Amino acid sequence: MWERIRDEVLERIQNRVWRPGDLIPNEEDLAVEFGCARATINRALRQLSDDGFLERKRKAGTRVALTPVRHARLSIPIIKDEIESSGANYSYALIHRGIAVVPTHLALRLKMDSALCVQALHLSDGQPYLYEDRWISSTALPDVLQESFENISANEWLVRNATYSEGEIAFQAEAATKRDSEILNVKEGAPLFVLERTTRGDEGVITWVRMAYLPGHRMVSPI
Amino acid sequence: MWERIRDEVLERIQNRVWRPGDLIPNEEDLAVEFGCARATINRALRQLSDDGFLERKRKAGTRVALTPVRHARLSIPIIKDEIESSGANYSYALIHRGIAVVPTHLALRLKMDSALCVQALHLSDGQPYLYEDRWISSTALPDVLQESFENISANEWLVRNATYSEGEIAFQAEAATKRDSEILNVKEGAPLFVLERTTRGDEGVITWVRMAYLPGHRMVSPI
DNA sequence: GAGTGGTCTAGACCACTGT
DNA sequence: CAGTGGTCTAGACCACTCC
Repeated sequence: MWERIRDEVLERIQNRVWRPGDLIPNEEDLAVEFGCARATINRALRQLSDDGFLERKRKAGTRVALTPVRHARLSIPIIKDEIESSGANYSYALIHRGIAVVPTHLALRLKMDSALCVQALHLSDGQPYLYEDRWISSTALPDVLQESFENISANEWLVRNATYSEGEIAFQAEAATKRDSEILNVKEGAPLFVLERTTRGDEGVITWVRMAYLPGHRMVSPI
Repeated sequence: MWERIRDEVLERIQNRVWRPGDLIPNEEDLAVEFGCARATINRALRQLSDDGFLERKRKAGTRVALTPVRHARLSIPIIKDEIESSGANYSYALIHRGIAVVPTHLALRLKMDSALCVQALHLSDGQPYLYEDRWISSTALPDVLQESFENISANEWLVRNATYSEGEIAFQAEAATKRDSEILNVKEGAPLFVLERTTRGDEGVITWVRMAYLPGHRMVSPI
């Protein structure tokens, strides 16, 4: 029912019955029109508001957004699923694991002097797919020092063992460094799609990761 | 009230009172615990489920997600706002406007033979910021041929005049072409963050756009 | 002050799905 | 079949904010 209402309202917006900036009828009137309770109308309109199609204010009423759809919901790759869903065979290779001093360009973000560095390559049908460079705080997660990461990816280990509270994710294009190029088997300077993710717990950064995709990778989302 | 419940449940997940994969109490029991109606519990849990923290199934109950937070909500840039929110001055320059045959690499996606091509540069404090290459279907939007796009960006015009229904957005890294490099004033081959967006109405593609950012651009989202 | 959306309640029925 | 979440209702009060 609320979905029917949501779709009907969306259609009116898309067919310009209600145009960007227009005020639409209030919940009570719509409830009468659709022959349902106000709560049901509220459910439908709240969804459309969350999705960016409507803007709602008390007393001022509900308006069609001037800039429809301002958000895209990107699914963050769980690499294994991402590769297997394309029908390919997933594998994982540990490249490096060791306690190290955090590079200066990261030190500010991480606010820790030394951490466990885990570097790994994710492969699709045996071909390089993604190079993961991860730093894990051994202060926040002392247990991490017991794990070899030879058979389990850092991602999976963290999901099972870490208590996180918030973080950020960033996307950008970077030229392949010498190391990137050797590991991913591409030319130095090739344009790489890079995802950086910082995860924090209650007491500061738990982990920071840079994931560099093979050139040509696209991250797609319906809108 | 429902926000208090949401936060409390989230805290229990983050403090591992309820661990990934665990079944949590059903709505009725939680309603008793929190001293509220079941609908209020439902509201809180539905939100957490939408956000990817919980997985809910009828009869099976509610479990803590094994892969917490699988989604990032990216705000799609309204270029003007994006630049002005950084405190810089926004300007816009039309580079090219004309009816043209759609390049073959686009023809499949667009399914139209000829279209209006609008190319423009968005500037931040007078410096190149983003190169926009857009194709607009003149079949779907005959009015577009009357617009010069000298004083209004295609983006803004489309928001006001187009009826869209759905689309996709894709992000990737690309090496700057010769044309990119001339317009953005960067080296040929520089890694560009590129956003492609296809927008469809009821009768096919309305517009396709490629937006190439200056090297170094980051798209960031809280998680 | 008054109109609007935001939320809560108590109760009900239904749809799905694990057993 | 039975337990769980999904939804709907009718009514209520409240918070915000425009006038």
